Amino acid sequence: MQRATRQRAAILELLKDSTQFLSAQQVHGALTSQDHAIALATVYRALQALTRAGELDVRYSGDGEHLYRRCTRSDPHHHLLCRHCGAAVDLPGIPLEQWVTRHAQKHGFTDVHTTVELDGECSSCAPSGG
Amino acid sequence: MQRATRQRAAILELLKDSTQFLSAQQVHGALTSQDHAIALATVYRALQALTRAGELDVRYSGDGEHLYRRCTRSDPHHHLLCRHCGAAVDLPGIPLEQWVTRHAQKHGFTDVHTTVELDGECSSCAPSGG
DNA sequence: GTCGATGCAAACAGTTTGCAACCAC
DNA sequence: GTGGTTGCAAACTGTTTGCATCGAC
Repeated sequence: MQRATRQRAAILELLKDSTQFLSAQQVHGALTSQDHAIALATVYRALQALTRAGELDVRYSGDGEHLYRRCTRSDPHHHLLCRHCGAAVDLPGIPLEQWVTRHAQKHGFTDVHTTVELDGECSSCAPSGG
Repeated sequence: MQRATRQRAAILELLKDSTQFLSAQQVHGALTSQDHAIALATVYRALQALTRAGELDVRYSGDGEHLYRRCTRSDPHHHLLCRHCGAAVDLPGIPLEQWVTRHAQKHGFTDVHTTVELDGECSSCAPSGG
């Protein structure tokens, strides 16, 4: 079972206040600069544990790192992520089940899992007309 | 411009014959065991160049590596990938544009790019009833 | 007191890069 | 001959792991 240590509390606190997806290194950097001494390995281990426990959503950044975000929604949904600042908004789940099932059957695939990733430029990062 | 070297020809040949997504290391391993001497770095560089040239599709494996597949289709489409053997089939593009645009606008996002990844068990890998 | 969590540093895996030799054009 | 390509090995980045210590329950 998971223990409520100072380090994990700090990580959850940080993620609770963030709408962004953050990398393990970003989490570590943020905590360190907030005077929360924590080892990078601890961040990785905690992030893994929390992900396994369903507390966090993970995404692949596209350049080699994983991004984490607190997300307690249990219903299917997607994240629209700003590729500049990492800001994310929740979007309702796309009703793809029928479409996926139909095509999966056609090709003999079973137990199909669908991942939808959306990324764009948020209003703060978009060039405002120039 | 790209030069038609022996190494790139071998890589393209290998990928042409494969319906699977392969990692750089798998490509290297396959070529090496086929008596095609080639350096791992060359595989990485060629794979990058070919991807940039639009000759290959890339996918993230979920455990730290990128997977490549030859794919000359230019129309939007998706890949349904077997998580055991890596076999992949092309699926037509899901008409998400309107849905995405509508939600993106609502949240002030522009230039939104959609990635749909499907993975399941192909008929060869699925437990056939036991 | 027990056993999971932490910190440190070394180990790892995948990938990239510097540089000289090489070869397609 | 020129300039992109290759091979090698070393460097890098993100991540994991071994082990002794620490601390939550």
